[in-house]
Amino acid sequence: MANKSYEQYCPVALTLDAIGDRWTLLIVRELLNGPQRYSDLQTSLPGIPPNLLASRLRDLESDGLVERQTLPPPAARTVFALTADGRDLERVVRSLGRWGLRRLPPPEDDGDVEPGMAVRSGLLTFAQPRLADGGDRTWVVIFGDEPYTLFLESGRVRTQRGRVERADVVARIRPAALLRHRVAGEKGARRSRPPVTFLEGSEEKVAEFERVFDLAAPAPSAVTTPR
Amino acid sequence: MANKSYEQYCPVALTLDAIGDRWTLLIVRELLNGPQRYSDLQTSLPGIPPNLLASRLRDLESDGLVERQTLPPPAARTVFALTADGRDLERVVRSLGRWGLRRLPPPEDDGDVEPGMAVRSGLLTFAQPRLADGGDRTWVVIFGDEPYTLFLESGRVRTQRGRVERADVVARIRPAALLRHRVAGEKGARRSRPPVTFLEGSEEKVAEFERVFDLAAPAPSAVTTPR
DNA sequence: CCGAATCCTTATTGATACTG
DNA sequence: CAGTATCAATAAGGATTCGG
Repeated sequence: MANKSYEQYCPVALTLDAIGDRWTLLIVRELLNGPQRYSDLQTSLPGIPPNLLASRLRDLESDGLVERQTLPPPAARTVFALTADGRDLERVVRSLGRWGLRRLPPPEDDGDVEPGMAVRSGLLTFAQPRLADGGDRTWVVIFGDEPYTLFLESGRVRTQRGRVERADVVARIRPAALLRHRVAGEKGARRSRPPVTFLEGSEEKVAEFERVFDLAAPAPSAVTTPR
Repeated sequence: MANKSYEQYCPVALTLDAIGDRWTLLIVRELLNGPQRYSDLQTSLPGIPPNLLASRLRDLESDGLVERQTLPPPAARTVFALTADGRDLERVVRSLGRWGLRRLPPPEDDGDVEPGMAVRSGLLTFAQPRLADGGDRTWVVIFGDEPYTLFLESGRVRTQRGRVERADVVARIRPAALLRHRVAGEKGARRSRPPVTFLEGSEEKVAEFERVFDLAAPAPSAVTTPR
């Protein structure tokens, strides 16, 4: 019930009716990392007024993009999670991220780069699941000291905070260095070899990971990013 | 100078800083069809207050997404055109369109469907240039009585209002029927054979056109849309 | 502490009228 | 035609408070 509809028979306008309000897409962006509590959202969206956050969540809920889940009694708390329709906005968020990446100034240091942002903008944005050898995969990446698990399942990559026991690859990545690589490397030559240290994983699995996330060392000649 | 920045070091937030204001992305959507005059924009964006349109165009211009071009003296008028950066927003607009398409109610009749919308949502959204046989192509599609030309150039599809003399294919498409096909056919079975009549073009060129724009007749078994 | 609701101020939008 | 100017209606921002 926030903004008025554009009242146009057009899918773009319709989408903007749903998620075009200020802050809304950033809330979706956060929820793409998995269900979050109200206060999680408040901290990852610095500056959002609490009434707006509540209002946006209500709008998203009544629009079928977010659902409110109450965790079991012991620690009964509410989390907000995307519905299937909401998760489908991932493409939208990614395309926004990809466009913005080339305008983003390179980060100074790791303090500038939230781990969630590093996963999305440094890895997911560039993921090409088709370049995997086939079958499902589980990868763990550790940003600073925050681990994320990436699942390749039926051709799509999904992330989750935290790490699982067994993974095909475990890698440590320095967030700022990764972002610098992406910002600078969006088009044209790569300056530096990407800042990834592999802690676990066979040689083939590591190579596959580098392929899927476009992290391979710079080729001697000009590289055209396939699309 | 419209909305305040989110002040987040994140490419998504940065993009929304640039194009997150109300009406802005709809202006970009229109300009993706080619340069437009102020009054063209007013008519294709019913309801936009003139001061907002002027203000948004100024913002877009100062952000390097739009440039103001003055046509040669005879009929000296100003048109607004996307810069290269602005055109790169096409992916964003497409992803929004694709998401919204499944929420869009099927059109009643051709009067509901603007030709520009039909080109974007009915054709461009589904374009897979890689399925062409290679080389450049020129296709003319006529919606109702409004012709559009689609150019396949170096792997990308570009549109232009009006038609050119020589084309590889000339097709007449009924806008509402096309949209009904897309809305219903987004996932799962196609109901009807797409409403395209070919006026010119060799058999191979027609087949290629159908392939590139995912307009082939429904397959007997379940169709999985490749991606 | 979590998940908001309330209150108030400021900024943006929308509608309409008007001008070079 | 291509915008500006004006002004009322809304939405956002920020601080504080409140109930579980």
